[in-house]
Amino acid sequence: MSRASDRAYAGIRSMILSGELPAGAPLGEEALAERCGVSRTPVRDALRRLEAELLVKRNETQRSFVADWSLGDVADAFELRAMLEGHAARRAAERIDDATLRRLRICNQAIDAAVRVPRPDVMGFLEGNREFHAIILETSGSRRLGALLGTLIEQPVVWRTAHHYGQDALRRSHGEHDELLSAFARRDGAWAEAVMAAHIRRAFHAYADAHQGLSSFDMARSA
Amino acid sequence: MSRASDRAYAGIRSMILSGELPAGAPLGEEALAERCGVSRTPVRDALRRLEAELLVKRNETQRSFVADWSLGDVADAFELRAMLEGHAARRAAERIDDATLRRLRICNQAIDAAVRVPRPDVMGFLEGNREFHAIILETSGSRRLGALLGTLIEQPVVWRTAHHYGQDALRRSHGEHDELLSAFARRDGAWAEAVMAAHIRRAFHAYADAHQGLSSFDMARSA
DNA sequence: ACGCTGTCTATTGTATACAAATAGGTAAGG
DNA sequence: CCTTACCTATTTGTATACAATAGACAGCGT
Repeated sequence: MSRASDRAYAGIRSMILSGELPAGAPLGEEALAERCGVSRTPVRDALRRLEAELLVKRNETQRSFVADWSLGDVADAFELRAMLEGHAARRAAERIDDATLRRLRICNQAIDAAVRVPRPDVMGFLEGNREFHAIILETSGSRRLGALLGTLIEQPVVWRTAHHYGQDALRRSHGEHDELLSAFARRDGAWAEAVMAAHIRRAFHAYADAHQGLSSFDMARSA
Repeated sequence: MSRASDRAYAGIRSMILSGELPAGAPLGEEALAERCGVSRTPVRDALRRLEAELLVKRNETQRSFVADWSLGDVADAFELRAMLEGHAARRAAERIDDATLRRLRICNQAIDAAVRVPRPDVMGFLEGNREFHAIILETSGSRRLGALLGTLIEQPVVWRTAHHYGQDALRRSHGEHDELLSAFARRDGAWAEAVMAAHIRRAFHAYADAHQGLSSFDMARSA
């Protein structure tokens, strides 16, 4: 997309992710256009994209609002992500070549470096983590899987709260990536799928603990 | 969406599904606007929606074309659909109430009526089939799952060729629905998931047979 | 003859004006 | 006092005009 449309998309998206626009807030096209410094046309475009990502919902009369993500919605998204990304890991393990395996190792070393220091570099961790999962998704070789997961990875709440993770949680994440690498090295698809599913599901419970203080929250039932 | 936007969407979509616009054909906004009798604005809207459904692809310079679906792409979509819709069936089996079970039974009776006659009513079968799967999806209680599957169910090629199914294939489909109903009645999620996955995967092979004459096509490898 | 560059055309992006539809409030009637 | 109907103000949908950009072709220079 070109400049104005991108500005509108990025602007609205960051307003939602930062919490500047709280859940349920009305999203009038005119107002957003003014705030982003563009006209309504690119704003409408951006709202459609954000609606597809479920960051924005529209009521029956076509008015837009910031979507509210209940804990059940988050659990729902995580469960689907565990299934789909597990599937991606299986396929990746069955197709991966040595060069890609090396790329993943290097990527996970960068993550290690970011979390091993006394004050973990959370942004570095997030970026490394994103790249790690992106490589796996690419290696899985399913364009459609990529499209589906695209709507699940960018979760408003997760972003806002990654900084609350303790160093132990970040290092555990790194360790799980290591086990995934072992599964890839053996080309064991079932192993890779299981590790990835566990990785995602653990991430959900870390999120649930940090946010709602529900240590024994039932992921499946809540969705 | 309102009238003009819907007309553009429905118009372009049917031109693609019917084959009037073949794979790879360029989709100029101006030309489509004229053919649909609306202005470019709703056409742009419709193209965005169709792009999200992967019926339309855009090149790096933002020009739109009819997406081409190789057999591998179709296999890819079916595999994901088998996984996601299997998941939906499992959840539905664990949550279904007696009233919904009755609705599904009635729906499948309608399908039976459509395919039991000498000259099967294919449109009636498709409509009943669509409703049957929609009820299960709704019963699964995951809005996100619905959103993800939405982009997978409307496959251009499948639509064009449902009429080639023989009566035996249609009746087998009805029989699989019956087995699904048994699993639902027992609230056996694992059974429901397995039956649904088999149902979808068989449908893919029926498609592959009818279209490419590949009776032993490898669904997993081709994607 | 080949390649480069500039211009010209076709197509998409953006802005704005106007039409249609909806929500919210107010006033009238029960 | 509550309900309902209507009116107005706000919001979204559509059309059109204009700007920016990419692609093609031709002319020029080497």
